[in-house]
Amino acid sequence: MSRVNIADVASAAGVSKTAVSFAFNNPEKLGQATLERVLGVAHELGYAPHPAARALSMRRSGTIGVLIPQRLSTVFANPFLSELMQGLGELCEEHDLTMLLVPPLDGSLEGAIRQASVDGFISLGLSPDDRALEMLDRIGIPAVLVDSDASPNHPAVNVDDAGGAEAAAQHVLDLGHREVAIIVLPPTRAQVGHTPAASRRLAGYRAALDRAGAPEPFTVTAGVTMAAGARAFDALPKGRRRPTAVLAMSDMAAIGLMAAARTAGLKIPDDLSIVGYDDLPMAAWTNPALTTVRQPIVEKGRLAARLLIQRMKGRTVESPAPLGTSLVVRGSTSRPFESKEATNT
Amino acid sequence: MSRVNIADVASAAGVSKTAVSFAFNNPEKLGQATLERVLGVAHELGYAPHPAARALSMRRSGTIGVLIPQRLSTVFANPFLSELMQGLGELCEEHDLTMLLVPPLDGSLEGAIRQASVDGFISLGLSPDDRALEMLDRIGIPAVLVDSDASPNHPAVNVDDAGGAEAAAQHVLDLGHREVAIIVLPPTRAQVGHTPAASRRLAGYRAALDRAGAPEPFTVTAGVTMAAGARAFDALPKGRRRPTAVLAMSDMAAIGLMAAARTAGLKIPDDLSIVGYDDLPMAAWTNPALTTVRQPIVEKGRLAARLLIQRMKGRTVESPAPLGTSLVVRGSTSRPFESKEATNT
DNA sequence: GATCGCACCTAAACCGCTTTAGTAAAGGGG
DNA sequence: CCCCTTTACTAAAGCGGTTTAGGTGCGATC
Repeated sequence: MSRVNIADVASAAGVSKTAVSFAFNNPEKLGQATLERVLGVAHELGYAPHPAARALSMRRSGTIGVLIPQRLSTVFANPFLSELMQGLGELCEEHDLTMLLVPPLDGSLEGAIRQASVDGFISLGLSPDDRALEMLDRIGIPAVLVDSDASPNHPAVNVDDAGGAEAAAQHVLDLGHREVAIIVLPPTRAQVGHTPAASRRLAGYRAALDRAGAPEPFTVTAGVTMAAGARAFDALPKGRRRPTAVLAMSDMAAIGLMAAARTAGLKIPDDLSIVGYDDLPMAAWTNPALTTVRQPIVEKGRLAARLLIQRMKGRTVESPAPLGTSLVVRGSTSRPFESKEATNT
Repeated sequence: MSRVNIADVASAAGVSKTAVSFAFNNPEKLGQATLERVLGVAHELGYAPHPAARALSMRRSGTIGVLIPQRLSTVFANPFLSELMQGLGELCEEHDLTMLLVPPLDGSLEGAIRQASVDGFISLGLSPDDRALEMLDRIGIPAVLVDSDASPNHPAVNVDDAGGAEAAAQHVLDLGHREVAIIVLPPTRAQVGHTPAASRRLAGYRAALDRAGAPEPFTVTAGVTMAAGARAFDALPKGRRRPTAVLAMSDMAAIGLMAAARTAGLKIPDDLSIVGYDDLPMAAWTNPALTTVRQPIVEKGRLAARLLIQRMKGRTVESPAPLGTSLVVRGSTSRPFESKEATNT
């Protein structure tokens, strides 16, 4: 009592397998009477074409893969991915595609890539020398990179990371801060150096700080979870020379850090100004609401999916210009405490 | 210059296709020397087995499907799914499975189901008479239902929806509220009636209200987005007899409603008490923090995935007992304004 | 020295579908 | 009446793997 296949339907309807296939895929090639009979029998028998067989035969699976550089349980804790998935999902629905989540198998993305039956890949935050990219070229599946440097073979979708970071740093400098801490994103996978997006943001922060002649910033690494943000606060220097403003590379870390700071008795923003990055929906809901750099995440997903679909159709596409970022000033930043006192007295 | 296949490797290494296949899947069946040669040639040529061919031949794709009853762009706006995906993802990683998101194709879940090349399905919030369930039986793929009533063929994972709702309602009653509004979840798909979970929560609210002899509650329908929650506030009666407490079936709607209420000049919780449902991480970060019913979403995902994997191994599994829910009291609920006045004066 | 077992490898069937090339019959034009 | 299109359908060759059922050759056994 195994699954009913095309041959079963064919013999039950007294036609060839070809006719059954036509009934589903090229109905106009069949006579009215036969078509109805075949469809009738197929439905009666509960026939559904086997997807893998179909994919093999048609060289197309109707699926795009999303290459996740971290564990699923980690990456979904960050609403960033949800936002991106909304953008990707919109385009997928429009084009009747399903999405396969491809996290590292046994820690290896390459292994996962080769096992995935997909027509194209969206890859998230891969560093350009990642061996996974090599694998993509090798099996000849089109890909679009997100938050990476463009590779010769694949277009990349990015936002103006540096510009946003610069605006954030300039904002706290304008408020009068001098001692600044930067919460750096951790490397995405076991490798030296930062992800491309992290590097660009760091460069943006530094550009503004250097230009203003601010002292060397403190740097602490933290993942994109609130818990990591809280730990980052603990790692910050607490002595006489302590940061009065924190530039975080993610809203999640910023929010966690804010919680830890408040638990430690600091008033936000009076004792510590905090700037996030991303402008996740929840950034507007914290107390105080988070000042942050907005990047158009959903739009980024849409654009990446659109480009990938183009490539899957055989067109060649160039990397688009980076999408814009903008500073959203809310309640988590103010002038540093000392300068307020100075003004007040 | 198409993709290199197993025959290419075989002839390049001077062996049969079988030998190449063995090299990857049953290395112990090959002599040391041959094994190394084959593997070497394969790597050199950049060979990777075609996933669809593999799936067809082995009758197993290494993928589980997640049946999404709504549009992807909608459903990912709700952090609920992210939480669930964390739980599912954990088990998937443990068992080297990938996850396929299966939203309705052209509005039809059945169509999407038959196209998905997966070894099992997790289905979210389907009503028991949904035609998609029928399709699942027909093609004989094991499935586990989440937030549905158990079907004869598939186990269901649920939480104690009614108990949580009852506790929420009892909480506001204990605080002294009488006029209560309920924000009902909308039907998941085009169909009459509510989703099973929504029905159970509604029953829980009503049980507590009836027992206390409270007047008939106002009911408003709202989807699980903050925008929908805000609209729900507008739909609430504003006159003399207006609700002093709102029981929402989701945190998202509750938070949106809270925002709209505050924009309208109400003080939360003094003028309006609000209770959510889910206890999403962000519920702790709103201002005031949201009183809500906690359900173990990640655990729900883990359990569902665990059961599905069991079923995929051929074991039969029973529906487990509902997971527990509990009320988390935070700052969005208090005694109604009038009764405070009464106490104060 | 024939027989057996074992280690190593292969031919061919099979998974379930799509699609090309082609056949048979019916219709139409000269 | 014959030839040429259409129309309606089919046989068989893929797609790219896995797996079953052997087939060698060699040393060990009797």
